[in-house]
Order: sequence, then structure tokens, then C-alpha cells
Amino acid sequence: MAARREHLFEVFNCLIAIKKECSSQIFTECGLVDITVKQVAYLRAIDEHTDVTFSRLAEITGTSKPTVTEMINKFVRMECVYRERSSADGRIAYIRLTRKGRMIAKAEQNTLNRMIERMIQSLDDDDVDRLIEILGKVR
Amino acid sequence: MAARREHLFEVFNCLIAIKKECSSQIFTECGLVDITVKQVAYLRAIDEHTDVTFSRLAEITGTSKPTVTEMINKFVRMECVYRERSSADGRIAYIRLTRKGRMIAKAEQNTLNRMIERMIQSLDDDDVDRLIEILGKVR
DNA sequence: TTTAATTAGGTATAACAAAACTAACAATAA
DNA sequence: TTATTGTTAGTTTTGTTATACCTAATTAAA
Repeated sequence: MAARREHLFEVFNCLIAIKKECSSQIFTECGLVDITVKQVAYLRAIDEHTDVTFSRLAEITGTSKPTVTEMINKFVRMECVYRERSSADGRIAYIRLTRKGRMIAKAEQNTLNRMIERMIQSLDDDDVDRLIEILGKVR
Repeated sequence: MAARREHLFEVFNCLIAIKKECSSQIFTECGLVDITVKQVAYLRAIDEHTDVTFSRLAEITGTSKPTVTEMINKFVRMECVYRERSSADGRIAYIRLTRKGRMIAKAEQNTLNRMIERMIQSLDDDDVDRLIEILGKVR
């Protein structure tokens, strides 16, 4: 029935609005409302690998070392990353995420977690279980 | 319980993946995979007003007429809009969305509609009704 | 000498704007 | 009625600023 579609549309529209709210909360809290999609991708790349150096990040992102230096300098100014000089080899610097940088790198997961927190607060346990059961069927 | 949160996280993660799939389908079908966020915002502005002229769009977007001319020329090349000269006043041109332009302007709604179509195909009517009921409670 | 990162210097593109311009229209004086 | 003048809508030219990249040269450590 078309009314079912309509109703589903409405409830999901509302849910999407809540998600957007949670997401922009995160970026606002970090003071990074106009960070770009590419910058987030860089932070994620750093987060998803361990002990990332400048050469390694150039490799991962398919760019050059100067590009990485520039980008990282910007991120340092944005308080998203810091350099950690290797104690074993003074030439090497590891790129480390700050708390803020990690928050942005994991923004999607964090958004979803906040959204789920709100859902759990609005719903009783039975509803949550039913919701999990029903949505688990969607392919 | 933490397990509930975990389960909710999983099912919603899956749902978000489906949504992304539906969304990129739309952009791929239009051949506009790397359209920018700003460009989509312009198309939406055109869609949300009637009989938009160049001056009007400059006003709406808080930019200048040359910027609009440039942007619209690009959109014409992308086959998202076309100019329609006013028959009453030869100086005026209305900016009209093509089928493709409208698809992009309404990409969010279209994405949601496709997602809902998939949900309806995966679920029976009772599940849909329950889903609407439960999600309707979320604030 | 080789390697890791940085600096210096440069290119291409996006997204804007100011100023000058063209074409169309409106009002009016000859 | 027609020519003149001023106004408006959109375009072109030219220039600015910022992003995102590059190559080549340099510095410092190994």
C-alpha cells in the first residue's frame, strides 16, 4: 500500500534528521564545521593504519611527501594530529591522531553511537529487540 | 544492556550501507559521481524556487551574477539545467532543471525512496507496520 | 652515501568578485 | 512615430584567493 511507503518515508526522514543532528554535533564540538571530505579521508587513513610515517601516508593516499607535509602541518594547526619523532631513528616521524583527530576519523561510528543512544532512550527494551529483529531482515 | 547497543549498531550499519548504495546508484546513473556538495546545493536552490532567474539565484545563494553565469554554464555542460528565455521580456532567462538536474536536486528523497522500496521487498506488511510504530517513537 | 622529511617554487582548478559590456526594454521628448 | 536616454538582465574580461597537488633542492640523521 502507498500509505505504508509514505509512513516509512516519514519515520526514516525523521531518523535521518536525527542522524544529521548527531553528526553536526560532533563536528561542532571539535570546532571543525567546515572540514572537507578529503581531509576526513586523510584522517581516516591515518587512523586505519598503525605507526604511519610521512612516506607511508604519501604511499597510502597516492600523493607525494611534500603534499603530506603540507596536509599534516594544516592538521597540526587544526589540532587533529601531532608528530612523534621515532626514538630509534631520528629521521622518522610518526603521525599520531589527537583526541579530536580520532573523533573526526571515527565520526561516522560516533554519529551512529549517539543516534543509538537516543533510540535506546526513546524506546523500551522490547521495542529495541523487535527493531533489531525486523531491521535484521532487510537486504 | 551493551549487547543491545551492539546489535542496534550492526543493523543500522547495514542500513546505512544500503542507503549509500542507493545514493551512489543515483549519481552513477546520472554520470555525475564527482559532483560537489556545493553544486548539489545550487541545484536544490533552483529546484526549491519557481521561475529562478540569474539575478534571483545570485540573491538566493548570496553570490554575484558572474558567479551564477559561470555555475550555470557548467551545469548546462553537465546537462543538469537549461536556459529558457522569457517570451514576455527578452532580457530574462529562467533556469530550468533537466530530468537529470531534478534527480540530483532531489537525490536525498530519491535515495530514501529506493531504500524504502528495498525494505518493503524484504519485509512483510506486519513487520513494516511494527517498524513504523517503533521508529515513530524515537525523538 | 642513502633515506626521511622539509622547503622552495610552481601549476591547475574552483569559486568567487569588480568592472565593463551587450541586448532588451521603458519612458519620454522631438 | 521615432529618436534619445536611462535602466535592467545577463555576459565577458580580468583578477583574487584558496586548495590540492607537483618537482627539485635541501637538511639532518643513519
